[in-house]
Amino acid sequence: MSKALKFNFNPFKEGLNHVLGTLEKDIMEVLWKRGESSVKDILDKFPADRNISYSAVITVTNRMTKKGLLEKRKLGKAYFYKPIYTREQFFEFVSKKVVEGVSEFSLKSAMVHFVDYMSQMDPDKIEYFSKLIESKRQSFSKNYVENAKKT
Amino acid sequence: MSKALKFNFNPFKEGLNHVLGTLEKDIMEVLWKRGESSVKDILDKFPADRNISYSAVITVTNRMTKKGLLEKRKLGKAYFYKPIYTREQFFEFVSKKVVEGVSEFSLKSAMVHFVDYMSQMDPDKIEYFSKLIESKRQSFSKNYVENAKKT
DNA sequence: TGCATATTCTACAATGTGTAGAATATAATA
DNA sequence: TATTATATTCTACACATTGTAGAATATGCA
Repeated sequence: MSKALKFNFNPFKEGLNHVLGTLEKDIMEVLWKRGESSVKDILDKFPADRNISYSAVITVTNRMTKKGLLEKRKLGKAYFYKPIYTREQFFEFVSKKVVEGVSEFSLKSAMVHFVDYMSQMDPDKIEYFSKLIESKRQSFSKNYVENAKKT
Repeated sequence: MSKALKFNFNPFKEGLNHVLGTLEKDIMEVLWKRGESSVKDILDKFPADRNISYSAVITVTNRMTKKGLLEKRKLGKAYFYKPIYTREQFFEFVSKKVVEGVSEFSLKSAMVHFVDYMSQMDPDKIEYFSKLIESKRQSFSKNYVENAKKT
């Protein structure tokens, strides 16, 4: 059994390190690449200069299992771990929670800074984004009309 | 001197507790309401059933000063603390960093969930948001034309 | 049965937050 | 100036998270 995944988001780091510690991240990366793996498998995939003990990895994979990031099962002699979320699902899940959180925190600021970010970093995306919004607006109008009929 | 403010964002809490601990939050609320205050002032504003020691509050205000949340200065006998950011500035700052962070983390997911959130929680805001985007788009086209002229 | 390998237990470090007692400093006043 | 009331600093403990690993124990296969 594992609890629902909880996490903190650190705005001042990058990529997966927004959410995961360094070792946690390295482990997830291996598991997403290789699929279900034993601790030995994981260690083998670490770069040679990454001096980390077997038991350090076990401790962390077990913590991650408790946290709801991994599942483990015994296969032959050793335990094998695999991610509960695919890489894509994980990014989705984290993004969703953070976006919901920051929207609850301050929707207006979030909107403004979101648009700002896009316009500075990725202007092309604004097109995609307006379309996304346009389609939402239309589905609202539709619902609005339908609800009006029911009344 | 204080370092630039760093923080973690906890998506699973609410309001200021996304970013601040319980005592930290209570202290900020008092300071934003009363303005520059001594530890005694702060304690006086806590509800009677909030049993917290003088030194607990001092410790935390000093940590917050070190973190870049407060400024302190001696006025007469005691130190007085005041927020470096107004309440509005603080919400702005946090939202900006979190939005930038989650956009860097996964722009596409962020976009989708952002629009989803708005449509479910605050459909009216979509209008405001489209306008925000529309104005950004126009300033781009404008820049685009102007840059084209220069070339 | 014994060896190689894996797991568990325990523990320490660092960071962040809540908490507070004891010792010390300081200002105001008698 | 000496005393007193008040404020600060120092230190320390608790809990949570993450990185880290040694020692003891369990397990499966030859």
